[in-house]
Amino acid sequence: MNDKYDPKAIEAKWQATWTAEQAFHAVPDPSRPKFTVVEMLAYTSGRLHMGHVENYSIGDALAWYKRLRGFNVFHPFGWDAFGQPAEEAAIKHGMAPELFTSQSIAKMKGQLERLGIGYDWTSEISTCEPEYYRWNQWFFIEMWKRGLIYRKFGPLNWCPREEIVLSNEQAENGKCWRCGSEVVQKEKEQWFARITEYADQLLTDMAQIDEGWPEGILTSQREWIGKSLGADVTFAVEGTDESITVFTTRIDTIFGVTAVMLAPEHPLVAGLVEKSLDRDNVAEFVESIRKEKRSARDIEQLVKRGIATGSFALNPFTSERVPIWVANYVLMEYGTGAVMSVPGHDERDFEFATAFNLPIRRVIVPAGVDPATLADLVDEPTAGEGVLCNSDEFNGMPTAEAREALAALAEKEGFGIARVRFRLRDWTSTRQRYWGTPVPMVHCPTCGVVPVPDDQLPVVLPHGVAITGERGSPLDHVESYVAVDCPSCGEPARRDTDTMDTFVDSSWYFYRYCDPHNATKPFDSEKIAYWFPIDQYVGGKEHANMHLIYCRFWTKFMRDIGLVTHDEPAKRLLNQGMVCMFSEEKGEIRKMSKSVGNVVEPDDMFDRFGADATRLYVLFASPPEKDMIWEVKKSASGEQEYPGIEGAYRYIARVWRLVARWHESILAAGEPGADLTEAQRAIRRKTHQSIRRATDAFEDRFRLNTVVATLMELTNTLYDFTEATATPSANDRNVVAEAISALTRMLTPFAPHVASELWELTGHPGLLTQASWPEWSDDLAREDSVEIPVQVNGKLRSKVFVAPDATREALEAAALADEKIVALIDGKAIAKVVVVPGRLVNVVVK
RNA sequence: GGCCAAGUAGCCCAAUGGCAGAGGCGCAUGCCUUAGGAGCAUGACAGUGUGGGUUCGACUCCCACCUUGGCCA
Repeated sequence: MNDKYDPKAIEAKWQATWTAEQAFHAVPDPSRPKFTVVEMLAYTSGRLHMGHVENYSIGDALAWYKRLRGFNVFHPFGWDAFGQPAEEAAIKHGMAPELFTSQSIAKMKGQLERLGIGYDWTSEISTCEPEYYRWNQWFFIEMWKRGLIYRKFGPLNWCPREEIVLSNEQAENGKCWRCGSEVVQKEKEQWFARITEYADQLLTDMAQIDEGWPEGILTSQREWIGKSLGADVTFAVEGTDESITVFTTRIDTIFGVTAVMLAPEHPLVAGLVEKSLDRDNVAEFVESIRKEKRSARDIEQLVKRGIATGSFALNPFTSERVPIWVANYVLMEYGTGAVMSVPGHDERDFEFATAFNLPIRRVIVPAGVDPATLADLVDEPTAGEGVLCNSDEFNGMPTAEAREALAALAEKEGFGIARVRFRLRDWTSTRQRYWGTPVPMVHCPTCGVVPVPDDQLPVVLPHGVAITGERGSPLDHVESYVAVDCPSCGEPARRDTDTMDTFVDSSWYFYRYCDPHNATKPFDSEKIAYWFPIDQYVGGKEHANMHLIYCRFWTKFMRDIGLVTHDEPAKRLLNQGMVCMFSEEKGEIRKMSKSVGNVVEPDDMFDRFGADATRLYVLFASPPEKDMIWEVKKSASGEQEYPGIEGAYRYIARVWRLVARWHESILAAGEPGADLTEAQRAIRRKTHQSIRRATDAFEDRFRLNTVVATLMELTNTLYDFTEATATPSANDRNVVAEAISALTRMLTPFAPHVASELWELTGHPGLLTQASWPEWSDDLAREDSVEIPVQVNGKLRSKVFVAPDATREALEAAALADEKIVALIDGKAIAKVVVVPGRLVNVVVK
């Protein structure tokens, strides 16, 4: 065996072998435990960066580990192939989106293969293929049939100059990202998915996954869904038959209402404006705030503006007249589009009332405040709990109790009702763009909205379409696509020209892996039954509130139509951290991104250090869920150097030389005998301790960086032993062979190519996919004696050597017999002796 | 402003209430070497962001604050 480590040759050899042997092809086998590990599918943006490398290396490490542990592992991959990068390439370079996408996939797949990730490529999917998106269309229609897809006017960002719809990112700071024009809010009829129908389930089913998902993600989702318990209260509009219903979570402050605030889009606004004595001004003002870009996101920062309509509403509890205003901080999308203004106890109302001189009335005495000083609290609202005041017969009642009592009263009197509302909005599930799944709907002047019949699916996205980025959606201008006969009445009709949000594509893709070419349904339920739910899902935390909610929603829908039998798609979720690197442009460490010029591409790493070193390094550099700093250094000649990854390379080369040194011995080795020397026993002990630690790190907390450290430690120990061993005895060979056998297998999840090569060289024919993870023996791992710290009053004072399983009594006796301790406690009263067997003794004296 | 992470040696990170150091990077020294930017060995450097609290004992748990990052507003 050559003692020069040559990653290029080894990696090429094993990648070819794995492909030829279909080493990672998974077939359901009910007699074996299964493990499904899925990394989030890749957005086809051109090429991989180190963030991808980390993501897939984590997934593959787990896949290898579970495979070695005897699980039937399913590890598939796919492409999130629709979306903006391809469309932008078309606009900027005139490149056809399908060409850009297929080139991206070819490039990225090549990189993944060079990285040696063990995917079952037979299950590969690409979301831009008609055979895939046909089922998006099918789902869309199934949801539509059940009222879960519907059309509604909704606001969107509109560039008046280019006549196109902009995403939020493209409309940053209110300017079009391309031409700089002022972005306006436009109302357009759009397709929505009624995810709010599942809001409660999305919350309650968290109980099924809270063991396996990061708490932070679930908290974030809980807040995103934003369930609030409150009440609707109806205010009559004075002098009319009309009324305004407000939603409030603080009905206990109803006696503090000093105005009613309407969103500019509220249906009563037009009528109130008409009646206004200052009609033109009010109308103009309402129109101006209607055009503002307003979303829940912007409300807090917004300069609050409003105008009185001149009409009044009547507080149903008090019959008090309060003015009706239209204000920009009320959203039509949330609640009823109307709120009661309680400036004494709400920040936003307070800010508004202060600016517009509305009265501020205190109706709650905050806990710990003397009611006599309440009038002094003029500078700030108090939103917390307390006791009611200035509230007639409810004075003195605690706020929580008052909410129930007042809601009950309102319900009894017929002017209110307790309500649960969610912050979660329905999902705007289509876009006015080209590169996406066509909406399979036809608009017929006679029949209205008609779905394309199943036997005419898929509606295929036409190719060769001019994509200029101007004048609406590209599909609007493709007459051959738009003009169609109504599937219902046969008369001329028009196709819908929207395409689906790419989050639709990614909401159910993992199921398709099990049945990627099924032409009659999204997938065969029996085929997914074995592999699903996913055992471990791996991806970035930026998807906390979008993808990870949408895919949970989609699974629940699929359950309701009988496609799956579980409630949640993934039992466990791992959010890997971001890869960060020093950016020369910014002069600081930032998330790796093209825009700040700190991207490192893996190809350079593969060429210089090999895929194994690259993988080992990204897994060693930091724990998986933590952000990682990519170390860089400029060499004297100005070349980029990567000290960390060089270290990983050196480590692998070190293992290689170690095996080369013992190669002949290993091939001649047998089981370690019973008559071992102390040094030989130490090697076995270290080997078995290392196996135990590595296994624990995989099982308990998935601390891959510490597994690598454990392997390095074992390697160092073997070097020491090698140094000290001039001519190996039979048992020297045997214990080293055992250690290297374990080391090779434990190295597999991190550096599968070199591990495979070493495994073969050390006399194991066949693939590591057929091997098993090493087992440890507690007996062999046990130390002969351990050093136990002895403290006096919590301070380290001495150490004693005892057997590792020394009893409590024996430990205490040994500690109290130690001469340093005897001297320290001389003449003092021993209050207590704390003994932690195997760990320490603490003598507490007075 | 809210939520979530994270602050340990020059740097990346270990330490699951029990001796602050496992591993790596970098640095220094020695050996080996025609040479060293390879290899092998040895070594130095922190008391854990700050202030309280709980405990026999706190990097670890609790409270407050500071800094950084992320997500959301």
